[in-house]
Amino acid sequence: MSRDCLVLRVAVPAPLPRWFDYLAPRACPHPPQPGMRVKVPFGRGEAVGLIIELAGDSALPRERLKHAVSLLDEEPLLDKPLLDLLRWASAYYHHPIGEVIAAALPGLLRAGRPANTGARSASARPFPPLEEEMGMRAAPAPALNAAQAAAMTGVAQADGFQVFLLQGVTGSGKTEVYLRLIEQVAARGAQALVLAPEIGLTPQLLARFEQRFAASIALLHSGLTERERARNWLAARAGLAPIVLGTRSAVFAPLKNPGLIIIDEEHDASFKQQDGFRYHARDVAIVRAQRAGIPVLLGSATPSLESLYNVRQGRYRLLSLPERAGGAAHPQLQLLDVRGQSLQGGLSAPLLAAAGEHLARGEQVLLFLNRRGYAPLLMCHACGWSAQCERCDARMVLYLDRTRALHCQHCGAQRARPEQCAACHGGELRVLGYGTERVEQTLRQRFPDTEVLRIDRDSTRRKGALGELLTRAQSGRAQILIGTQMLAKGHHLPNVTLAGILNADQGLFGADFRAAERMAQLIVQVAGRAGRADKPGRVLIQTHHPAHPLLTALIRDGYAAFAEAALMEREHAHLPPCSHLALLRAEAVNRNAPLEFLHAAQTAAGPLAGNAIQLLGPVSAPMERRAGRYRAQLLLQAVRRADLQRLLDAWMPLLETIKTARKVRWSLDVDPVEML
DNA sequence: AGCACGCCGACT
DNA sequence: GTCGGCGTGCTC
Repeated sequence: MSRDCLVLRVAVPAPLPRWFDYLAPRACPHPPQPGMRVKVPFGRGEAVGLIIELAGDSALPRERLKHAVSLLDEEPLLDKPLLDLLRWASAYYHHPIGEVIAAALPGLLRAGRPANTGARSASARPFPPLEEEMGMRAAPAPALNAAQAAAMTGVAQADGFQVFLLQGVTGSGKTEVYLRLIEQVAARGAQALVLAPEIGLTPQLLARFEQRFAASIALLHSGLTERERARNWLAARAGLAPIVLGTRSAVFAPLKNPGLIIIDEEHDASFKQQDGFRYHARDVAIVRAQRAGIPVLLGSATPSLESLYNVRQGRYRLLSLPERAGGAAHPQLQLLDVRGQSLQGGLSAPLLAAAGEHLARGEQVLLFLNRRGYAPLLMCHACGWSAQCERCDARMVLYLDRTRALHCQHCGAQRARPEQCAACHGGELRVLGYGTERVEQTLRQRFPDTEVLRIDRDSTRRKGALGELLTRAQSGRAQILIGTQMLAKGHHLPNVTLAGILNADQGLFGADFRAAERMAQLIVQVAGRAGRADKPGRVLIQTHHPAHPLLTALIRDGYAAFAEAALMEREHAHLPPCSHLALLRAEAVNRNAPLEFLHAAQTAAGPLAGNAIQLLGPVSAPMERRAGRYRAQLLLQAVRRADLQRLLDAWMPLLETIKTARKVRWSLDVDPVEML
């Protein structure tokens, strides 16, 4: 292939599902290679693209090809395995290659800044060799118990690719297993990639890692400056960082010598990107490990049904840590039947009494309610009118914060609390239902001498607010903590001995088929927060359905029994993990446009679907109008992943040709996690 | 996505 | 007579 017939296939950061061909730059000091960035003319301007392939010719006539302007790298920024992984992800999630690659690069490099940004200028040797650092370590690593040792040995002896599911309750010592495995990987000069949910990374896991390995960690999460992110990314790429610890997007971090991937809290939904390039970092990590021929360790107290199903199918190997390290007793779980009971601020008498007992002993109480604000409903007692959002099919929530206004939790709209009914102008407006603000108020009245901390998205909006609240909670003095599930994740609160779930029924009858799974995970995570060796914990769960089979399986026989029952339901309903889904969504200001588009899409899919694919819908979304846009969806279901992928491959190009596609915003979600 | 081109209403 | 609405087409 002669130099002047060299064609560069370039991924350009545009939402177009194809590459663009260019001739090599006229002045080109180095030979272009896949993985290098190039500045190219694109449209009217210029763009920074990435060479994904070299070719001898193009589907376009030579005269239509432009020369790239310049090569931005002397050597590939992404190596072949990572580039191949990104191309796989683009194909699997049916997302444009240019945007997939953009998602994998730090902002500064995406913008075309030189690849030595940070790395060379970092004088403070930012990543000293691990042995050196270990020599400096203050305390020796704690001894492993038998289950930890067996888990560690299992992974350490893996021959190439293998998926391990490490199931262990909170406090059973998962992190210590991670740390030991990372030490071994680093000791032989390889790198460990560790992913955690955003919220889990902030307080506790990070502290454990830094205590042990401080300077060897390349952190990659949204709290960093662009410069720090580029520096850490380049350190991972150069192999200088033995440990790469990050959130979702770190699954695409470059690794010179990958040795192990760990996904902590693998069941957490935040590993799935919910807009744009909708990848699942856990699933991508497994593909990456498979291609790299290395083991991958998924850790959770409450594994996803997907992972448990894979264990059952023999694809993953289960490692269990049954004990709470330090001998702490398992907390006692108990259902509170609230049918016909009078509730004070959403709290039943037994729960209030229990809270009083634990507070009197100087212990902390943790309460969960999955509803922010003061009250979810402001209703006219005379005519039944209630305050609705003007732009969403949703009721507005009354707040008693400084706004004292009605808020829409879906679009952010606010309006003043009306003086009188907007419909009949007569009746009395009643405040109905309970949110975290109202429960907080009730608790302050009921326990006037006890500090009450509310932890939800509203009380932690300000930067640093969550940290301050948690610091106060960790003081350990008698306190009540009331919050949404963000309170359940990863925070160490050793003096909590009572946890209460105010409304478990949302999880039993949620619109999303995963609602019960999430509720069970929340209950177990919460139970893990309660109690220590010397102070056994107690978990009280308020429900109107104390005989619900999933709930009783969980309470009586534990998470594994719940999962077994839930998997049976999924099997009967042909839902994941017993089938595979893709969700085509559309939204538009015009009410009919989304359904029109989806009907056309369904028609286009008909001849491709055969009987391997079920098309369900299209239907309006459960909350049809949000922020002034009407939404609808079409669900595709297949028993075999390959059948679904085959259909999507053929179908996606057709969707672009549908006339009504221009009138809507549409997107495809492969393996959707949130169905709403 | 941007950004142009291209034909039909209310204004300096 | 113009400024500007967003429909439609293109980006190697």
